[in-house]
Amino acid sequence: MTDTRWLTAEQLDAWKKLIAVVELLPGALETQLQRDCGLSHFEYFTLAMLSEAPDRTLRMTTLAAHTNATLARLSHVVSRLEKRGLVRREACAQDRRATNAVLTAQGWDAVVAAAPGHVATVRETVIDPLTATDVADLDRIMGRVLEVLDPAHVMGARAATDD
Amino acid sequence: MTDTRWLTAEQLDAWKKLIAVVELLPGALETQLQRDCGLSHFEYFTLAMLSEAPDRTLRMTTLAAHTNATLARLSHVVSRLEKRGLVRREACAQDRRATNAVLTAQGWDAVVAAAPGHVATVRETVIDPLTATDVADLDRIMGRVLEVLDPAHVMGARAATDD
DNA sequence: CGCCAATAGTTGTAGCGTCAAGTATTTGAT
DNA sequence: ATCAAATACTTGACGCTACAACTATTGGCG
Repeated sequence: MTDTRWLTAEQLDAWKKLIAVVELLPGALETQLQRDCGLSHFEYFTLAMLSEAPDRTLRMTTLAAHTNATLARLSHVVSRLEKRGLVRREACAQDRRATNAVLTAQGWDAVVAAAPGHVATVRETVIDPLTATDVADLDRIMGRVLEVLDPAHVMGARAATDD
Repeated sequence: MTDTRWLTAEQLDAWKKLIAVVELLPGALETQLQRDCGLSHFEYFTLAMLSEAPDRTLRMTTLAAHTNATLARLSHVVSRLEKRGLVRREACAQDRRATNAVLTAQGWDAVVAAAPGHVATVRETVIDPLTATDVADLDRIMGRVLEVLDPAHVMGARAATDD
């Protein structure tokens, strides 16, 4: 603890920029989705994960893993989405402890309606300012970071192709 | 709106990884700082910005810009930090509408104590898994994204050298 | 000068996430 | 077969952030 390995100037520059993006990007996505669709980014992400799942159905625990949420958080969010008619809860036949979250037709429509604006925002803020080389580099670098943050590759598994 | 430009497979892969990092990284930083120092990442960042400022003092509005916070949020946070003796409020002589936030000696000690563990976490999760080339690429890519998200380069201005 | 808009900040409220506690069910060990 | 531990969620309370409303200055403009 006494001899800290500080960051070099180059590492510090890169780190500061990354942390700025990490702070600013969620807000940018949030603002657009909230304004145009009345959805938080997490709600959209949840619906998107369900939309890609077989039968548009996932067990709460699996959905929680894919969205990197605690079960408690997901339970609250699903309750709200349920009240809005976008998701439905179903008892799981195989394991009666479990609950399945199912995307309703209305929920599907909401994802389909939200996707184009969301993708446009993603393009504007991240993809379009980058060259093809940048995108490849970004993929490689984020992959390395994720080896540490999410070694099991659980987050965003089967992510929506339209995200 | 009708003809959406979807993402290519390569763009989608990179995007999914970036969004995973954006979701997971704050939690990783938060957990370590909360556990070892009883500080949220935002509180740490706020103290770090003050620690780098002339006289360890910044006007609320300036500090809000550097930390990418609304004034309302910052006001609440500073109130809490004030109660803990880490920050002090001072009236601004030049402009009596304004309030200066000043880092106390105790606040300085808290930043100094928190920094090594925080840097270690940054290294473990981001820097050490990357090569020198990766770091340079990361810097370039995040720089391009920030041109969109923060064109005025306001966020993290004068960021702590020990962050 | 006097007034009005803009700026700087605070405070209250409501919504979302975390944590702790509680229920129901299943698994596994004896 | 039985009972304890683990699993799968749900719920309630508390803390933090965004939003809106409010006060106090300051800066312009006529």
